Amino acid sequence: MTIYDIAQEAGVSASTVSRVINKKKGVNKQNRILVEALLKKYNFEPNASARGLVQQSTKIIGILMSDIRTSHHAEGAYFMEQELKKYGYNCIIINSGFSDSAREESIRTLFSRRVEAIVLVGSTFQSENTKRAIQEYLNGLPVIIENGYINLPNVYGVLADEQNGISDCVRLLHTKGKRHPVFINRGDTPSNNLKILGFQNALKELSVCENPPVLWLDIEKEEWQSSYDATQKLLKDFPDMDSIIYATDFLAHAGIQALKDAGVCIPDQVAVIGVDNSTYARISSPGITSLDNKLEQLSITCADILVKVLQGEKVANKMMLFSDIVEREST
DNA sequence: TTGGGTGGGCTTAGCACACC
DNA sequence: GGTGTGCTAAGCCCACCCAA
Repeated sequence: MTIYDIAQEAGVSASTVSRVINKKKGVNKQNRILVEALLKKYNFEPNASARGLVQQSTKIIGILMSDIRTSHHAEGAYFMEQELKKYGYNCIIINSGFSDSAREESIRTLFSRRVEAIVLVGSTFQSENTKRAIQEYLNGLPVIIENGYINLPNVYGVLADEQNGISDCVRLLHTKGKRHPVFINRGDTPSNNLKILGFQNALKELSVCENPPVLWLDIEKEEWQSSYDATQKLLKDFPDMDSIIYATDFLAHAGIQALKDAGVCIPDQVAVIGVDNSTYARISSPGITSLDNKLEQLSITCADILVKVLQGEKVANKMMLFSDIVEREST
């Protein structure tokens, strides 16, 4: 069913049908009513590809994420999709995986779909390979990285200030009398590296220790279990430890369980802090004090920047949002 | 087998024309 | 002159046809 079919049945031209669909003036009332009735009768929807062809605009944004099962990223994509929908854009979400070749393939796929812009979700896209792929395939197409940045004219980045946020977490623990914190990390990502830097800087600044302990989890192992096991091992290897900062709430959730199973009193013996201020922080018992990296605000800002760029407005290429701490029972 | 030309697919914007 | 309508080109990609 095309506008020609509607036009034929209504006894008018396709132009008249198009005017009715687009609510343009200059259509006789009787014809307008007749065409509208037929559009309703056949539940007619204009062909988006053809419309995109003539308007030079597909109204489609590509969202790329490494692993859609990562709830933090999935939630970010949800907020972005909802915000973009308000401006009439639809989204194609692609699960790219972590390998460079798979990511390059995903970027090419989105380009072939003639998306108007691309959102890269997560700091892991902040890499030389992604930069090369953007230069090679997306010349001039707006790209925005959620919690990351690449120095290219068509790339925009909105970042959460997690480095200073984690430093604030260390200071909070210090005010609670905690002098032997440990950082548990999983995944060598730019975001996590900044968290570690924030952790180490704050401890040096407070003159607590010169080489603050950072424990790296094995990324080959199942995430929850590896955090659980590492926490129990910490209790044996670092008997002085009085607090743990986990790179995410999910890791902290596993850690809390390990501490409880070992009979450790939280927060008196060991205080716990997570990152993301996610559902895991809220449902955990005790509730997890968490660094709120403002996911919703971050995602909506990404969407708004993209819309502005697509509308031809000038915007800053890099923007930083401040994180803050949501205190719960774990500290 | 390869390369070039052509038309189909669908919608919209702009222009031309008829009519009152 | 204003209103209502139709014709046509444009947009891009692909399949198909024909000639070399």
